[in-house]
Amino acid sequence: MARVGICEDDADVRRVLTEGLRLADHDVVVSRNGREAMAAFAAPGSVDVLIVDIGLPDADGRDLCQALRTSGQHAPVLFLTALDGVHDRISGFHAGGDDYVAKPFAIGEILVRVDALLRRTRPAPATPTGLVLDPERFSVRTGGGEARLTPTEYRILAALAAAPGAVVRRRAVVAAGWPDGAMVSENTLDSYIRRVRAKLETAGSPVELVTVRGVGFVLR
Amino acid sequence: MARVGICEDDADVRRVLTEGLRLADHDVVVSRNGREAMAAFAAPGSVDVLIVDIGLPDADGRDLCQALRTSGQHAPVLFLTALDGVHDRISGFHAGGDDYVAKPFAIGEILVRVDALLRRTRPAPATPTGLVLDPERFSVRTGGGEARLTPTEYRILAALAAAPGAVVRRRAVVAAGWPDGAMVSENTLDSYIRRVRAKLETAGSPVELVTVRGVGFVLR
DNA sequence: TTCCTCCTGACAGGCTGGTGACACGCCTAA
DNA sequence: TTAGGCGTGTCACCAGCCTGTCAGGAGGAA
Repeated sequence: MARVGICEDDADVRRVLTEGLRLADHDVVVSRNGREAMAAFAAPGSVDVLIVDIGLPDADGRDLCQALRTSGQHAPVLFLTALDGVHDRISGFHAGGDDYVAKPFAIGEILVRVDALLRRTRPAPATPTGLVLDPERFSVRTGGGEARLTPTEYRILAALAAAPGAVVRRRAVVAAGWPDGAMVSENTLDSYIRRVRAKLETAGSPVELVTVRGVGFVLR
Repeated sequence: MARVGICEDDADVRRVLTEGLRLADHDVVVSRNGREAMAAFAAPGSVDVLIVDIGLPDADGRDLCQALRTSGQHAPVLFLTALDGVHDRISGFHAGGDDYVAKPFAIGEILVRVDALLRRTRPAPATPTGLVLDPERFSVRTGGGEARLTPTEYRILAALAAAPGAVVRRRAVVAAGWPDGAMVSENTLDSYIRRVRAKLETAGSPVELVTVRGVGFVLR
């Protein structure tokens, strides 16, 4: 679900992190020291979240973080701290939106905090239509309320909301709703459009899902 | 951050402790022997954590601790032991939730252990849900009551409570509940969710453990 | 009018998650 | 040693939801 960059010199810790994060459906990019990390993570957008050991062999994790920030990398950072007295010095980072975990840690704790960082920094995309789609909960919020969608309904609405005011062709909507390339009948799409309309109405949405006959659908 | 009581007869050790703890933003109250300690720390709630030298001139630190406990002082205690064979006799205290450090020590080690004791005994993780998780007793308290959890149940609830209101994916919950990476069947998680729900109800919790179908679970 | 597209209500099948029960291993008390 | 309690993991079964499809009908285009 997200790209996680790791900078950790201890091979065992690296392995635990990598396996745990991959099990949780994340892509993992590993580096073993500050130099490798700068090479791998300096590009803005290259990762969604970083896990950085404070005590690297060639650098202080916090200095590395500073350097990455300077180069335009704004992904949130989860610091790993060894069992010494860095607690107080870390607290400033914590307040800044990043987080830290003391070693030894349970991998579950890491996963929960990574999720929290991703949520914090990946705000719900507010479309120009005023619809707020929440990919966490497969829900749609409007000024009037909220409605829960099924995964397929969500994908369809997301495809339409990605280009509000523009007509999305039926084939494109099908491709969005069934990304695995499943063959569904024409009528199935119509059924789902109807369900999405019902959900939008439930949510008290001012936005209408309008049919453009012979072409596709558009959000207005 | 916390009020730390010190009972130590060696002036150098007292100074190191005091300076280190104050740098780490703790309030420090000092006493030099058992008599002063009883006077200063007997009142319940007067300190958040105690650092007590085992070898005091007028008392054994463990007896002092016992006396303080009797008078209602339940702050956790970090014992300082000289380098002799007290390890085994101390271990009983360790199991009881307290901790010990052998002299000579690094001040960083003291700070970390004080933090650990504070975390352990002052968890009151002010979750916006109103749930209070007690990692010492694997219990959950709510406005309505208290329920004891098994370790696995506790880890699962803690993972959810760490991000109240946010959906925690099934895989993340599994990773939190079984941090050793054990493979458990999908249904096992469902069973544990059911058990946690039952415990929450037992505790009269106003918080609900809600399923987000196809995604995970959320505390509300 | 006729044809075609789309809307609607309904339904069956499959899947996910909830529930109750049980077996196993470990630990403790008798 | 034995019995019982507890924590744990799994199973079978069930209910409800999601999904895909169908038939029938409404309404726009030619």
